[in-house]
Amino acid sequence: MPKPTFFNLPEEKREKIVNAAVEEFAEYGLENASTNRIVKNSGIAKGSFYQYFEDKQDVFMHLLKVLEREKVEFFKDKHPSSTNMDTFQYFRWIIKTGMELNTSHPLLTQAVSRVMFGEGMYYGHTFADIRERTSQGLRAMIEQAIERGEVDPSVDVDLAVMIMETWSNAISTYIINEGMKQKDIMKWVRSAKTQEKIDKLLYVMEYGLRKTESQFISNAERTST
Amino acid sequence: MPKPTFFNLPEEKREKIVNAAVEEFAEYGLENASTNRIVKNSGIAKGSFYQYFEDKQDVFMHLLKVLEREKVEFFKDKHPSSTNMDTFQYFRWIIKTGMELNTSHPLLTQAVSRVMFGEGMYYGHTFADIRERTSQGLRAMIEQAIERGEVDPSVDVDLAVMIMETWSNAISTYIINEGMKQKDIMKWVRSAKTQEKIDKLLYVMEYGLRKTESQFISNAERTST
DNA sequence: CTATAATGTGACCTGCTGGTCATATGACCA
DNA sequence: TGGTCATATGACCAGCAGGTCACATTATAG
Repeated sequence: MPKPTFFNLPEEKREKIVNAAVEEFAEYGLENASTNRIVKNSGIAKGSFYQYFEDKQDVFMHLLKVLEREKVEFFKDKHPSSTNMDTFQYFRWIIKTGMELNTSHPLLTQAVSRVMFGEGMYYGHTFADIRERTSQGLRAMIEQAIERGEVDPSVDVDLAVMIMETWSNAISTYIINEGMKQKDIMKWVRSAKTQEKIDKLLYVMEYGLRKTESQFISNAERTST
Repeated sequence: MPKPTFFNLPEEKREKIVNAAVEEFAEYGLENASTNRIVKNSGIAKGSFYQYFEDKQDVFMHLLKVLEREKVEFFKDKHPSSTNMDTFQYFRWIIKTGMELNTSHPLLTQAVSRVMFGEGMYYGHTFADIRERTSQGLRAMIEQAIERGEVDPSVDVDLAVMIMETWSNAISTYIINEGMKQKDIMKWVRSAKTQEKIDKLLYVMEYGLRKTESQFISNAERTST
């Protein structure tokens, strides 16, 4: 947490610092953010910085707190929509309200989510062609599936590609993170339990994709009153 | 691409370098990997390193190539399973075979996927408690949904949490990446087109989750012959 | 006006980075 | 043997990092 000195500062100065930090983290992530640049861009001295914060991570923690506070306020204001939503309608509402929030603080959101969910996405342009190749493969697969009548023809192909990519990435992240904790990763991956878990994951995706479009339409009718 | 000198090297030496690089990238990612450490751990001189590679990224590109070559060979060997799979069975087969591959080269996979899919996941322990809090919220939501009979009671709650987290992360990444390209992000987010896209995404998830378990069982019977 | 406490400052420190280059080594050939 | 060429080496460079500290400035209180 920032030191008390920071909170005694006039609001204007604090904002200037926070803004500089947001810009820095949004552009460089956590590890490669430079305190020197933050200091320069916020117009304070190096020494002052260390009178306000413990270190880089401390600033970032403050940003997290700021975003959290914004979130609480944002959601509090909007909460009273229809009372008897079912869980999925509620989840949908949360996601959409979250989107509104993100949109109104794009840089802050970028800074936080870049650090929390991964840096790779952001300098992905270097490897864009490699990604593109796998996307192409998936796209072909889905188009074939539509031809075969396995997927609703009106399904959005780009969307399906994104879904499948998201799933494979999520699964491989899961395998690496969980598997690394095991003493015998090979055995763990091949175990019935792990395989079943993956199967279930994939069936959720499959079952969603096979039928989405028609379901979507009927749901849309149900929702839009 | 590595310079010709590198490929003239005795295989043993090349392997030592590649191994050191893999370990380095797996632990530090791309940006924070240190050529000095790679050099030290592979027992070559700094100057030699630059006689083999252009720079850090060049080494990493070589790793990508290595993994790709492994992948091609791995899939080639295994390909002939049942011929008349439908697309989803095929996708399932790809994912599982990929898992086997990842498992047999865990460090290499970690190095590559860490750089390609994000660094954040890997030093996530720092922010573990923050993540944990949102997980708890989702978990409560799902448990409530089960009580209400909106989700099959036999559904794996951990799994459902993971699915929902994956979705929200994917959506917010999508919003940030795409939205940043727009001149008016607010307008873009609120446009009917964007909203519909998000709706569809969420319906895929919802429809999958509502019914998975029963579908999973009948599919499992269909598959296991 | 003085004494004390809080805040502000930037030159300076050490350590590491990616990258260079003059020089040394040793294999191969005439 | 002497000459040539690919390879190997590590001291060295400039640049930037995070972090410190003695001192300057300002605000507060008596």
